Amino acid sequence: MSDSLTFRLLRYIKAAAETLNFTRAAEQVFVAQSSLSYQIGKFEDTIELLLFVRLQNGLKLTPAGRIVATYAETTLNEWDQTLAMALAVQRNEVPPLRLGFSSFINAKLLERFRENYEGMFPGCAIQLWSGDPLLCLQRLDARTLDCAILPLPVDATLYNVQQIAQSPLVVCMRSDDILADRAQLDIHEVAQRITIFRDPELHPSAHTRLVEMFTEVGIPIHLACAARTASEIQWMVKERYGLALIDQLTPLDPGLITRPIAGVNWTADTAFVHASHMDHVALPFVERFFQQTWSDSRRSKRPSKTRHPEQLELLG
Amino acid sequence: MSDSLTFRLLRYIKAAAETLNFTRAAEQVFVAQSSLSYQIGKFEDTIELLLFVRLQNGLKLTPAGRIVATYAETTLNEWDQTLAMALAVQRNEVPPLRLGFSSFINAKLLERFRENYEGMFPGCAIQLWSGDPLLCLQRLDARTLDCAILPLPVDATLYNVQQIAQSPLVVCMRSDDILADRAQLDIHEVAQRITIFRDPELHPSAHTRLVEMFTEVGIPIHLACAARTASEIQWMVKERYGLALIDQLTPLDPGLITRPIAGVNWTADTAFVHASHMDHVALPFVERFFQQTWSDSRRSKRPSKTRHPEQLELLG
DNA sequence: TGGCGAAATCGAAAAGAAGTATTGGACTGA
DNA sequence: TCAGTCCAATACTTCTTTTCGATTTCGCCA
Repeated sequence: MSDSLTFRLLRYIKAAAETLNFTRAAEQVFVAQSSLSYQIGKFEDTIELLLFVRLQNGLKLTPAGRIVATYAETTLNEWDQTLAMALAVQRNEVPPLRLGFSSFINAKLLERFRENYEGMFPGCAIQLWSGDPLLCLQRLDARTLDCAILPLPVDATLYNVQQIAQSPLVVCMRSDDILADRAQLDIHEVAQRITIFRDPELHPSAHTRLVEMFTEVGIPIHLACAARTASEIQWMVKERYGLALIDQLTPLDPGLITRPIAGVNWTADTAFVHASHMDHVALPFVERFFQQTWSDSRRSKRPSKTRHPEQLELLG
Repeated sequence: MSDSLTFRLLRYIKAAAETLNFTRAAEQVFVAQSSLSYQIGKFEDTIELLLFVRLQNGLKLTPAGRIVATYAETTLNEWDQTLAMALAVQRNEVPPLRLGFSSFINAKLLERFRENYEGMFPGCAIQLWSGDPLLCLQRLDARTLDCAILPLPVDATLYNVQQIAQSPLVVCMRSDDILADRAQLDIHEVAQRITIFRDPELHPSAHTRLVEMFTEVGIPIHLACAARTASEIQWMVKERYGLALIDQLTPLDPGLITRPIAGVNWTADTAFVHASHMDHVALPFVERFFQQTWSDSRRSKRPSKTRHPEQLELLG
């Protein structure tokens, strides 16, 4: 079925769809008008599909033609990306993917990404760069990072942001805490004791959001300890500096437990972020990868959802 | 750059990548071994890319070859889908897209979808079928619906589920309610009064989730009024049967107001659902459309997020 | 060493694409 | 109304590419 189709023809179709004029389209792709005209006509005949309506003063795309023209454009683009990537892979010239990440994101995400990346592009290195979100974003601007996996929120007007994970926030406490025997906690009874936070400087917008949320619960935030890494937070909890909110999926140090918070549904959201320039050859592929896995992880996670108090998905 | 590439060649590459044997690949695509062998060889020369390593007993894909072979396969598949759709559009033989939806989903979603669908496929009808989620799913099974827009949760192991929207639940009350002058409500002070719910039969899993959430807040659910549509809910509120939880984006009847709930972050999630068989020609396109718009709406929504208490995106 | 499986190569024939030149339709402006 | 213009379609030739069948080459294995 696809035998009559060539990439050359896709270029013809694309040019014709853009110029809406066979003569100028032919110039654009450097062939004679008759060739382009003939090719498109013959193609239309063989697949029995009218792409263009010929008018006196040019062309008009038919609805079917629009569909095919769209296909032509994306297919050509993706071929360019594919060829560039394949060439780079073969020559071993794929620059290391400079991937920034915050210590506050779930390590599993990184791991799964690394596995897939190395599976797709064997021999291509990932250069991990651990740093707080603000720095990561600055480095994206400065083009010293290609992409980053970061906690949300991130200003999506300045960067390409794609959410890739979401999991509930829980209270982290010592296993000998007085509240340890409770299955879950009311936010009001623990809010006062939650005094360990990520250093606001590391991600100001996230902290702002946090302050808002606390205000809405009616409790002013009391920041006593500012931690710069996820493990520092756990250490502080162990040393009795207070309680902390952490991602439910964070691996816990011994002696620590977590408890869900009743009546709130605070979540830790994670996103794949890159600057809009798309410098790295692999970025288009990585982006598509995350598009898929995000929906996949949502799918596979759903059945287990009843076990812990996650998002309420309901009504409308 | 793409001139040396033809769809015929993509088929050769795909066959060779599958069989790992030029001779059998040639049989599979009904050409002589020499043709296939020659074509692939010449292609490798012109783009200076080695796709296959020739061994005594067959072939091995190079890493670059795997990338190209993957491209070949998806591109061919998408062409089949594109051609089928374009032909159907031209012949006016696109069956109406039988789209089920719950009255509890946000009407804007439907509207935006309809606009885009008609833009992409002019003249193609959408057959709306309003029904509660359970019925929609049954009709998907029975193939009397092609797809549906439904509130979550939906069992993703049985259906193709793709989340497309999320917005906070708020309390709906009369504008002369004693709580009307409060900017926001504590869940504990209103939970008792929230007695109007969607009929549990309409979406049992969603109701189960709701009961769980209420239990976690420490309040048993008190279902006094079961509504079958979103407008019935508002009517019941107006008639003082109680308060209700509704999607923040729901258009309100006059005389009603909504207030956010402090300390909880209950959301109404909406998904695009279809059965795995993919009967309708347009489904692949519709699916891709929602993949994009979901991420887009997240992006554009983000800056305005500070205005209302939505999800806390934070920490890790 | 001969047989086998697989890929590469060769030359001839067939198929396809591009080019030039020309035709034909429809609008435009004097 | 008639020449000029714009644009796509057609005819025909030339050139390029693809295919095929036959043959060769290479390494493996009995």
